[in-house]
Amino acid sequence: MEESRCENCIVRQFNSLRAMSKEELKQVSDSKTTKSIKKGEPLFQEGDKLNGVYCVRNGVSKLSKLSPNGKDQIVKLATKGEVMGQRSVIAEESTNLSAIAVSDMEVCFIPKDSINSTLHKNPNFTLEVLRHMAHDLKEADDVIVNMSQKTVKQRIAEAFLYLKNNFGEDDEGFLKLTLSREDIANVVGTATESAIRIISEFKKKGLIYTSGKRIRVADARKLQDMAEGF
Amino acid sequence: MEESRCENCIVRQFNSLRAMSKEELKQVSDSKTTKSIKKGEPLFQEGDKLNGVYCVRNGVSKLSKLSPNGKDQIVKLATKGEVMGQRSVIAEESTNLSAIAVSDMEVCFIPKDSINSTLHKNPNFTLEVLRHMAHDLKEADDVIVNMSQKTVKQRIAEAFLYLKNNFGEDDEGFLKLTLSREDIANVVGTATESAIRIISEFKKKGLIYTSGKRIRVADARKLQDMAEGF
DNA sequence: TTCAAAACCTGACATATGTCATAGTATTGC
DNA sequence: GCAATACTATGACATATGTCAGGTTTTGAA
Repeated sequence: MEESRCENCIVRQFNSLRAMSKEELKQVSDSKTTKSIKKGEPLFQEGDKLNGVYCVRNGVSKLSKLSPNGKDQIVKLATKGEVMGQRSVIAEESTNLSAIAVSDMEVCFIPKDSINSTLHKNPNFTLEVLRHMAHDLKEADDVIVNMSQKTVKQRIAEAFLYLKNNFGEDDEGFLKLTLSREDIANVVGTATESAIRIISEFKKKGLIYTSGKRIRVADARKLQDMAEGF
Repeated sequence: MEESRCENCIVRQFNSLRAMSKEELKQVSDSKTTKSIKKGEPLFQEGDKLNGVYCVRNGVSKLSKLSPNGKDQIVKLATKGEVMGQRSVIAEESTNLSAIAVSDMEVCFIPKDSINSTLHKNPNFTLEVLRHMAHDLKEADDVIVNMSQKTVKQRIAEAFLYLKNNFGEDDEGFLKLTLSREDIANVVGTATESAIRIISEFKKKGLIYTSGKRIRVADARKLQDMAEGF
């Protein structure tokens, strides 16, 4: 593990922890524990009471919710620098989402007491967390609109652009984050078969190119048009 | 207007303002203005920069977002005690939602400076706002799952139960909040015709009873079953 | 009260999407 | 290296939902 003190952790630059004072960070660092999670393993499950938050150092986790009909809806993909479980800790409720690693991960677990005491004492930190949450809520509203107003085809096109823009591409241009067809279906909220069919169609049309599980966005412009309904 | 000082306003009990100190409230009360909004009139429009937040004293407003295909998706119904526009003010961005009155309203407009200065000084207030937003975010996640996994029929059944539980019924058992079929369609994210068809079906099955525009939930149990997919 | 506009309703039809069945293909563990 | 397992793919079909077109009823303003 390269750097195990929060004070020096680069990841912190990207999240609310940057608004903490030196002393607060020290305290957090002393109380945190680091965990390695293998792809496919859960960090926590829907309904769990969380005793702290998880700060992602490396890898990606899906945050999903099981619907009554047995399907999993992926609500968010959390990556380096993001904090998971804050909502549950802040509202003091059990969590409404499950977190499962979609790639090997390294996360820091920060006990809720460290968070809560800072929330009560440091308005800047609280405000920073609030700003983050305001942003998440806005994104959630956008997702609601997309879900109800766009076709599956449009949502899948959007999903590929999202993966490209947020997780990047490797040297060969393939998406760094590889999701199974089932996960893609669960992100856009459709049946796995429907997702597969549409992905095949995109291949035929030259919008994407695949090699095994890996996917490359071949024509971002056309994908964008597709996402907008042309 | 019955009571025009925030310090004495009952509405405040239901929202984050209750965490303000006496002096802070006084300052808010001095800077606020009260407005009457007629049914159908907008409070603000998607894209507007908000110079403050709106605290609902009376009536109901729909918060909606226009989708690229021209349809309006209603994301939330705000009623007495709720504060609108906080997200935009907190994140210092223009708002992503439009607010339009669905019944005659009375609202207080609170300039953002009053809010912002308290956010920086009073951690309890900030934390209270944060808790509210955490709650909203959780609800938004639930809506996402419902949108993608439930049928229109299930969502409409849910919507009636929601209206009953959150806005109540009058002496005759009719829903206090009367929405047009179009608004109902926009809440559940479907075409107006589809909503009308399903409402007619519910009538025939005796799940609801209508008289003019007014709707009464006739069999809450069966509606609940319907919402859960039976 | 009257009339025009808005809201509601229904049918016919096209289309998007889900479901089930089946088979090929990659991965993994032993 | 092989079997078991998961993942990907495709066809056939059922169903849910959207769209268009035409009515009827309700509402609100002159």
